[in-house]
Amino acid sequence: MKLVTWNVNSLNVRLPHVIDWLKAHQPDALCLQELKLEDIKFPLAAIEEIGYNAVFEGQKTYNGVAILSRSRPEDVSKGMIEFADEQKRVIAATIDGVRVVCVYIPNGQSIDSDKYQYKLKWLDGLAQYMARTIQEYSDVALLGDYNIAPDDRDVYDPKAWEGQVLCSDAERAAYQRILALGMQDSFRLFDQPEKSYTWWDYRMNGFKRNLGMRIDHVLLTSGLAANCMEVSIDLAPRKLERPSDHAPVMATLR
DNA sequence: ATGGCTTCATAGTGAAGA
Repeated sequence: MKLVTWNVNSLNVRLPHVIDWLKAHQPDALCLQELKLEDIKFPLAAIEEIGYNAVFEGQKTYNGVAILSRSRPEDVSKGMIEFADEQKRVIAATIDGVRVVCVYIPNGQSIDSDKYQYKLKWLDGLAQYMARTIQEYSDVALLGDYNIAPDDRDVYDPKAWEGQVLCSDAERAAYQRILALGMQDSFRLFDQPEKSYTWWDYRMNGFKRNLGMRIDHVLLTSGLAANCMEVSIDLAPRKLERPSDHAPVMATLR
């Protein structure tokens, strides 16, 4: 089973990349973030045409999440009852017996901003939501753009980013609280190349110079983690014309 | 150098992303 997360930074712009990628890799579930379109504009026909189902929770201009899957998604839920939010950042569905949760965690902008406080409260809500979800479902995968670099090795310049948004102690502690519910960072189950990142700034030739951050993650409950064979970041889409600034992260399970 | 790019909403610039 292949589970993937990819922040596409506008599904409207990135649809050709997404379709090509689905055809090439045939994942069982692809979690998308930053659709930046309303549900009425969701490109359902193009996705169904290549044999995929889709459930989605979009909004105009910002945010928006979706799960694309080969199997029919069951028991779909949108948002979190633990955190009332106008912003569309959470969707979940059961796919082939796995509870797949797709999240677009707030960016936080800077640690002295209101958006940072919103991010921390949002993460409190997510911890409660995940505690309930893990109780309700045995096998849970939490995929998405976390906007958190868990460790200094996930940052191209840890000194420059020390204490900054994406790297602050409070954000990293919130990330650890999710792990403490019984989840594992699937990427770190395996030896990985040094300087592995999932996002690079569009500016300053960030990708060519590998000035990146690892902020997109696939967390798995223990039973799923035990069956995880491989996790990799696919750099190919980041090299295309008009790429997303994020790369897909793919976990392969037995 | 507090910018740099990209997207969206909008019709010249501004917000937001990370």
